[in-house]
Amino acid sequence: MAVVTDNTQRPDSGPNSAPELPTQYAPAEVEGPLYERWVERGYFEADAKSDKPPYTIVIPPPNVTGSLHLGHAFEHTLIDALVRRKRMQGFEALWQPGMDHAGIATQNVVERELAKEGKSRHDLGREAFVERVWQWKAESGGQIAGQMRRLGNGVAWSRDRFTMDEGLSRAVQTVFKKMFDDGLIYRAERIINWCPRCLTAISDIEVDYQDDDGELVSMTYGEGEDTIVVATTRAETMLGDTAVAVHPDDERYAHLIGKQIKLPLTDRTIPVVADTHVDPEFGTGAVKVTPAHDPNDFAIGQRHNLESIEVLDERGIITVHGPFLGLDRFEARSAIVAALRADGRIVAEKRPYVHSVGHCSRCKTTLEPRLSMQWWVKVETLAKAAGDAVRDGRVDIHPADMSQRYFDWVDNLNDWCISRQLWWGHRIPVWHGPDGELVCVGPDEEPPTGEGWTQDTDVLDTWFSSGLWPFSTLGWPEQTPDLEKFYPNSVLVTGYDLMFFWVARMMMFGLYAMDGQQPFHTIAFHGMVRDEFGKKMSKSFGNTVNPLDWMDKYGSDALRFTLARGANPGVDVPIGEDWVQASRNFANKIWNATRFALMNGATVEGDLPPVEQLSATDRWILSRLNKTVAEADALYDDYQFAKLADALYHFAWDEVFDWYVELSKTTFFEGGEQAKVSARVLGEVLDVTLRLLHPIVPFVTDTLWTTLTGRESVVIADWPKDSGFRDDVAEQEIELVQRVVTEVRRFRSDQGLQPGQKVPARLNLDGTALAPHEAAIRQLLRLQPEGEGFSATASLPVAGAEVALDLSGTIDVAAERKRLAKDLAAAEKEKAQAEGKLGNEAFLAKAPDNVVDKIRTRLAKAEEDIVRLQNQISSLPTG
RNA sequence: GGGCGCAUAGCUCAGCGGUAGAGCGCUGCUCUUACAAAGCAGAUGUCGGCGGUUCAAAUCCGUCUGUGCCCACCA
Repeated sequence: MAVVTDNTQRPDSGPNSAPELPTQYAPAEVEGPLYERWVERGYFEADAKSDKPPYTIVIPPPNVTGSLHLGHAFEHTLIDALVRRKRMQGFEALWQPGMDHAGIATQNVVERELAKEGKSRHDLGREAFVERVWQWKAESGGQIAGQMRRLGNGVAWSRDRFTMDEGLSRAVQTVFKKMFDDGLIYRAERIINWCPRCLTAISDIEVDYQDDDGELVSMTYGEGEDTIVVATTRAETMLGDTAVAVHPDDERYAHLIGKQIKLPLTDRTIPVVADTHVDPEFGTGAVKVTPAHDPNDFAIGQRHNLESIEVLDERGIITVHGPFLGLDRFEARSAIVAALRADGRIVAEKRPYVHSVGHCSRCKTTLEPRLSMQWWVKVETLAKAAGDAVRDGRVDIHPADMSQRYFDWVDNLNDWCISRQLWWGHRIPVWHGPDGELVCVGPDEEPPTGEGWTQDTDVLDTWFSSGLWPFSTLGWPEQTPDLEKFYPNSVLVTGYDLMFFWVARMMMFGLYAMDGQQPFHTIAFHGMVRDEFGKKMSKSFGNTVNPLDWMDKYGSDALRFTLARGANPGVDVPIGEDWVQASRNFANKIWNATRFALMNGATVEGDLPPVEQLSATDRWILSRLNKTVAEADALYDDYQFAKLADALYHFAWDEVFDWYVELSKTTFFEGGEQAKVSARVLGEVLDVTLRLLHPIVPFVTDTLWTTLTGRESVVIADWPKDSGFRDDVAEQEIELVQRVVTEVRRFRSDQGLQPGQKVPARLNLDGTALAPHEAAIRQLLRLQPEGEGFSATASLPVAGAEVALDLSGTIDVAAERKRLAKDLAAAEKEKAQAEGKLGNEAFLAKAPDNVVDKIRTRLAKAEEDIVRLQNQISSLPTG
């Protein structure tokens, strides 16, 4: 298929035509086949037996719940860039791919699919339902893999893993058994966060707290003189109250402590207990206690030996016999308030009350605290180790200020509820005996047989298996060569939103299961992708973007470059379509610059010419090139993708594609030896620039690099090295050229000269470093030889040189006067500022020499400019 | 209630002690033989307010205002 899109605009007919590249880059036709070629050639595979040093990044496994969003594209761009560079640097680089079964999330998605068919998972039964989820996984997984290929991700596909595959399930079982045997996993009945829709327990961090509008109801408990007023937002729980608690020092209620009072709407009486948990300043200072439906109340119940009465079932339906039986919790709430009011128990009308309510992070349903028997991980020692590994520097957190949040978390951790009443996930490998015995079964062990033994029906929290990801993907629990080579992982790249769910768990599991070996050396946190106004992307707000749309429209490179360009460490990255378009323009610019280079014989063959043969322009760009290599290395090593992308963008576009190419055109057009030298230099500069850019924009760079060099692929090329070449003299010289050119261009523009209009000019560059650049300056400024009858209409002294132009007397004096007056004002302001500083004794005494020198230089230049400008103004024709 | 962060050009953001920057957008002129997805030139800011430290503050400190995020067992 031709790469040509529109080649009609400017037909190539001249001697310099380079028919192999069209004038526009068409990513859509290049990227797909190129990616498949990379994969076929095995570039992304990693060999445990290699002598090269390892570099490992495991993919944060995407959930198999659907397709990837921009956040994934962002994360993948960063990881791919890191891995590609390390591969070029000679590391045995492994980007470990895979996906997460995402227990509750995936189960919900498939249940929703079933609901469309009018079925529930219970209609299918556990086995058939799980089979159905596997089907979903196959589809969703394929879609995700397709998107990753589209994005250009250099992952080792042969190693693709899934958290529910056989090997990883084995890892899960092995760790569970070890922890069970070590007493780190136990079973206990506690108040947990229960989702009445998902019908499962969830862990503390799966709770989303939102400020909800509720109503605070105050009601009287007790009879006669023994009454007490309590307040609640969850009136329905009063059916399960087994006490009222007051503060022990609260004199208002001292006479009631120990007494039994009547619980309204029931035939029960409940005690008044004294507990320091109660804040006497809050509300009435008296709290109704419902041990079965509130964690605080449960704790009070434990301290006072209170009964726990469950009043709601797993769906949030009242189970207490009486008028409220069978009501949903919210119906029951109003019904009970109404009944209490009828009974004269409501002392203050209910009032609006905004309070924080827990919601299921998966389905948004209001959670119900519920007393329940669950499996727990005892985190104390694990969390301590996870904190210490960062504290003692074995694991680095980037950016560093993220570590505070990490410590706050691991140092204040409650035990982790790991059991879920779901069907999709790793079944808990514990068998219950007829007399309540518990037997944990390891991977190669036979479960107990005989009458009454059954396996636990719960599955594990999905984060249990993802917590093992850094080593389970490498073959653990087998001591594989892969494990030996690629563990610990080099870097973990992930969003700060996964710090607790995933990162902290990997730290705990890694240190525990791998004998104290941390899972990775460095954690690099990135931010969240936001829309172009910095707003969070959400489906309900309608500002989400399918990365495929933008990739189809502008190319994967454009999307990747845009994402990299916004990636400041740990900071959210906004992205808009305009920005992707701008990146597409950059890719096209690289394309056309390379096209120009090829037309003019740019080559990478042979050694670079010796310095003596190089022009100042060549030496300047090579000096800048090597500085850029050094800068890029430092930025890559520091995960500063935004600055990296920006530095490369400006070096490539401004310095190479604008100035160097333009300054070299006369050389190229004239041909000869110097053209050959510059062609080799341009080849070098492009070669290195393309290699520097490759990790971020892999497709366009590989396409161009192979065309330029004739070599196999930039994917396996060596990473550029700073040769150490620097030439400050040449840099200053070119800076001077740039000043002259810019100044004269400004004059031309102010005078309304059309850019292409040729103007006869006399250049007096004697005594300046500009002399060798006369031809280039003339080319850039469209200046003709002076010819016969030259008559200077305007004379521009700048940087010690003088450019005289013959405008046939048509100079716009007013415009020129305005321009010069403006410059003069600026110079005078500059002079005044500098003089002010230099006249300040304290400044001279305390400021460092280099700063004082700088100011002196500024003053000198300002004074020089003032004289020059005044002369220019006075020499303007009057009238 | 605790903790963290942010307020810089119209928008999104860099800069974090020594002359205010980038991208996009905006204005003007151009198809000047790589590229109009381009080139050239230009305009735009009391760097949130108020104090302080310093020879010097967008940059450090205090404070106020606005705003975002995380954590917490607010009946």
